[in-house]
Amino acid sequence: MPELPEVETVAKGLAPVMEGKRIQMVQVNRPNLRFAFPDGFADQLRGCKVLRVGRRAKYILFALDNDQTMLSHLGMSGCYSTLAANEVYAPHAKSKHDHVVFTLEDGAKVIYNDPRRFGFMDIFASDQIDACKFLAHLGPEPTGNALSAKQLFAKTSVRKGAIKTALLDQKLIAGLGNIYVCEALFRAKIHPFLRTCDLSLSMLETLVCHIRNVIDEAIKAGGSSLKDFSNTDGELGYFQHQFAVYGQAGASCPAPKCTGEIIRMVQAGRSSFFCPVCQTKEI
DNA sequence: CGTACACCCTGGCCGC
DNA sequence: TGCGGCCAGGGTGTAC
Repeated sequence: MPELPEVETVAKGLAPVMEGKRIQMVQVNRPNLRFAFPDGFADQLRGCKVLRVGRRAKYILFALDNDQTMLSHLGMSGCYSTLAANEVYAPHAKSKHDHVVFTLEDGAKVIYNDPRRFGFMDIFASDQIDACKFLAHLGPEPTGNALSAKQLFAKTSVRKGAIKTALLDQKLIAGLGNIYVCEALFRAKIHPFLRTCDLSLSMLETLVCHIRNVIDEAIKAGGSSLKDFSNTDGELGYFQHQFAVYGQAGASCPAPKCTGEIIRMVQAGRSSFFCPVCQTKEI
């Protein structure tokens, strides 16, 4: 479900509900999500105060006052919702996928729901969180100034596969997913099948600029609501209304004066949406 | 090391 | 209305 902007939206929604509060109870409704929960998962969290809810790439990080950090990945369909202390937890059709329920000291509840169960949770020592197996090999964040075309060029210049596939590699840039890669390549007018090593430094400068912009715009819009993604208040993001190419196969290219038609092709098992006219294969 | 692919799982949607 | 097939925002492990 979620790429970086959606994860950022979720983390921002959880922060005011959880930060500064102790976890009173953790109800785990099944032994595993994508992976088994770590030993004593609920016991390790119970009684801890949540210091900070943050994000790295597509991971949500809950820093705790016992020098541990809980890491949560939403996979394809994971989402968190919150209930205030005076709201009743009422099971409904979708609650069979409510896999973890955190109850805070003030009675508020944080509920993790994940139909496909591709998400997972783990716990690491806070001072080693960046070195944990999930985060150790991640590339720079696409937001802010962490990402530079020059350092990206050092990595892209030796890769022979398609640029679209490379951009989904979290070791190159952390947090991009299929939607925003398609959108950024369209804005940069780069064909997704172009060989990574064929991109010039100036093309990468353009691409980096558009990656940063599309991610920033999506964060401001509260993420994209595909399937039933919502923020922790159940409100929908609205960036999906701004997709130029993602999911737009058959539509005419939105670029000014372009007469092309958006097409969908499969690359490395994932859909690529692009305009074959204005996204050039020429260097 | 880079790349390609199968796989984990459920639900929604489309066509018949 | 039901059913099969296809599709889905991600990441890992394996084989080459």
